[in-house]
Amino acid sequence: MSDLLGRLRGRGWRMTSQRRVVAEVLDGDHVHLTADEVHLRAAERLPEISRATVYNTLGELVALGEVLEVSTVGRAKRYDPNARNPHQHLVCSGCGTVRDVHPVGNAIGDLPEEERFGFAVGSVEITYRGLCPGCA
Amino acid sequence: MSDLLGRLRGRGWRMTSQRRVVAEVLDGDHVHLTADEVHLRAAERLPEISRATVYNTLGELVALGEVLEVSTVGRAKRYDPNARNPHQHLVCSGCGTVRDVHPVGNAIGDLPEEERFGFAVGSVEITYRGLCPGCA
DNA sequence: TCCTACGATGGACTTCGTCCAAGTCAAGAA
DNA sequence: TTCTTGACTTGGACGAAGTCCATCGTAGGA
Repeated sequence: MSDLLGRLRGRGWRMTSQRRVVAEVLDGDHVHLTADEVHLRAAERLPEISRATVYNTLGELVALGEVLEVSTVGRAKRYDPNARNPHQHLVCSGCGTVRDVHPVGNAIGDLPEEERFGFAVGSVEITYRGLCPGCA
Repeated sequence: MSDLLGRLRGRGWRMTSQRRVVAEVLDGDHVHLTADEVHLRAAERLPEISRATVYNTLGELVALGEVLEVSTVGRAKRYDPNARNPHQHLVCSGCGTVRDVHPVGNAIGDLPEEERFGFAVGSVEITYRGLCPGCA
């Protein structure tokens, strides 16, 4: 995710202060923010930024493959800036904390041919659930 | 899922016509309906049934472990009546079709101890994504 | 049959997200 | 540097999904 701004510029992105701020918010700590949280943090630096712009920018970052949408427990989508490093998620059933994890093994290979129903399987998302030390 | 009504009665569920109809809708074909679709189908048999009741009943069935919530691509939650048979999902990125699948292997075991961060990992959800024959 | 606590109702409300017309501005052209 | 233009932003309306709550109805035990 570092040098995100450079990569975006290289792809012909028109750089605006709004887009810069959204990208910088995501480039910070690697947490999994909701769109609303991104808006909140962006607004600390650029108070006039609108919700629509945050949604637009997040959508573009997802389309470019720079950010992943992860659907966790809550209602709101969360955005994962760690898209360049393949990983899965470990979610606490108590407090909702999300951690990036890297299981071994080959999950796609674990799906037998006769269970694929002719699909061209391209990716797999794995969510581990359990209780974190604090909630146990 | 068969004899769902019997099991619910055994658990002390107060049986009402609304709950019966919701359970019967889910007990039908094993598709993955949204709450709204459940309401629609329930209303065919019991036109006065309210949305709130459908949401309440689905929530109770999920709490009882008789039905699973699956979070797919779209915005609405989907309800999977096949909770008694452990399985994972294969989703078409084109049309959104969802199929139940049974991968081999031990996905929980694939998560190394040092990647668990002290969590007591209890379950794992796997979503395979790809294009179905129709969309390819 | 009667009672009563549990469940159903429907409408207001909240949350999350999208759409759109109008205004603004980044960046290339001159 | 200034001009131009089309891409970007804005904010408010809108829509979908889900929750809440006061009130009414009824399943099932006494």
